[in-house]
Amino acid sequence: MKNHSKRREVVLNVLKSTTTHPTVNWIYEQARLQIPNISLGTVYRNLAELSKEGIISEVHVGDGYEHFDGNAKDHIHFHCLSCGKIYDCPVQDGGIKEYIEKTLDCVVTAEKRLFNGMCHTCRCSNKN
Amino acid sequence: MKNHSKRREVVLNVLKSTTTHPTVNWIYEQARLQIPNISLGTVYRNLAELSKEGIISEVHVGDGYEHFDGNAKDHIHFHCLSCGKIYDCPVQDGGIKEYIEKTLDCVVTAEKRLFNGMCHTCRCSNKN
DNA sequence: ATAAAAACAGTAATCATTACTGTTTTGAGG
DNA sequence: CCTCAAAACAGTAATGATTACTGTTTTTAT
Repeated sequence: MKNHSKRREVVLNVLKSTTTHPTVNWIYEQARLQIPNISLGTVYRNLAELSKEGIISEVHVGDGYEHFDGNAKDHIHFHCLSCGKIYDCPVQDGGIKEYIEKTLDCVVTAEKRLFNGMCHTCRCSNKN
Repeated sequence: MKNHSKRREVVLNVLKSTTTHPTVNWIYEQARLQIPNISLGTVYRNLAELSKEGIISEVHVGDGYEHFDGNAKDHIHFHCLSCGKIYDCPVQDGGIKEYIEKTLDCVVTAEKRLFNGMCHTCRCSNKN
């Protein structure tokens, strides 16, 4: 594990301290409680680096903000279209929708499922 | 089905004519081939309305652009992190990752799965 | 101790998206 | 075919999340 600067540790700890999948701005405000003059750019940069290192992950729900998750392991999210909150979902293999509705006591109206990786064309033309 | 204006039909047809999950700007450029003075705001507005009506859907992959899909039915996408292309995935119930890798001849490195709906709190406090 | 590299604060710039304004089109009811 | 209100529109301005830049401070390796 790479060395982390003081600020990077604070950013990471702020993110790990919550399960709310916060925005950059929320993380910035929380970090300022510990380092009052930390700059927004520093928060952006460290979040990008932590994400690139695979220590944290990004969550995109289409509300115009990037959200972050201290848990980098692939897992399932539920996004409330009314209040905007993002919840972690319990793991379950079959009948996931019904299980989420029962466990979170919510109503599921749609599902977005996205796989990331490298496509055929890029595999053949790149060395990446 | 609601009446659609001329411009809304063009926007919808442009989107339906491709499987590339285009951005607003791409749709705008294509629409201009048919209606040279169509304005970008009109494209935005009509895409938003078509989406609200459930005729098209939005795809969020976290590349800084909103992407659109002429197919509003929930289905699975593959996003190449190298070239940015978005592919539709074949439907398969078990071993989806392996099936996508075989069918698209790609490498899958992560999965984002997101359920939308209304959470417990909002169900209890809203009439929506 | 020292020099090169990395991280940083503070600020300016970018640019996808949204909002606004005045005009044109549409459509229901005479 | 008129009339008038509502909807859609073109063109432009504003917004705001994110990124880039600049000069300074901190870290790290030697």
